[in-house]
Amino acid sequence: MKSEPDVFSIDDLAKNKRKTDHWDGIRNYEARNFIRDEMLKCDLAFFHHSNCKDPGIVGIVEIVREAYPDITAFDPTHKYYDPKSDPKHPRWFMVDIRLTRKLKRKISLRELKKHKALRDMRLLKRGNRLSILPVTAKQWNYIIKLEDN
DNA sequence: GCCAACGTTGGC
DNA sequence: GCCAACGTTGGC
Repeated sequence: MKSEPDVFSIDDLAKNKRKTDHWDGIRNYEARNFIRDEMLKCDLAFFHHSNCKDPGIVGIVEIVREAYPDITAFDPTHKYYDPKSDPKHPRWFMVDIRLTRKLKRKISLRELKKHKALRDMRLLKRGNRLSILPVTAKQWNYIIKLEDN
């Protein structure tokens, strides 16, 4: 899960009550499908800082509530307002996440790219712009081990 | 249904 | 700040 640290960083999440927040503002169908269909309660995800000086994975979060309608899409005054999302048939969804822990160190995008084992990660593919991306179990375990390098 | 124009993302 | 990638929009 990607977030721009200038907008919402892992430290912002850590400061939240119960270290929990909802992940709103997803307005891309493929990312929406991941949120709606793939992210289940108790699943873990990497928290990734993007669009910053040194992008990379900075922490682990847990899905604590599965997909429910993204209410910011219904609010005309909200910057994520989407008139095409009908409350009766919501187009956009969000999940709640809770910070499990920050990584001991940031595992930068630059570092991830050096590992052949991670070659197929969506995050590392050229032109990728999705803010929610799948990680395989194999990739997950591999990355977790890098933390102690 | 095609596709040019346009806006956004995000690494560098 | 640049610019490639790419999703969306809208005229036809």
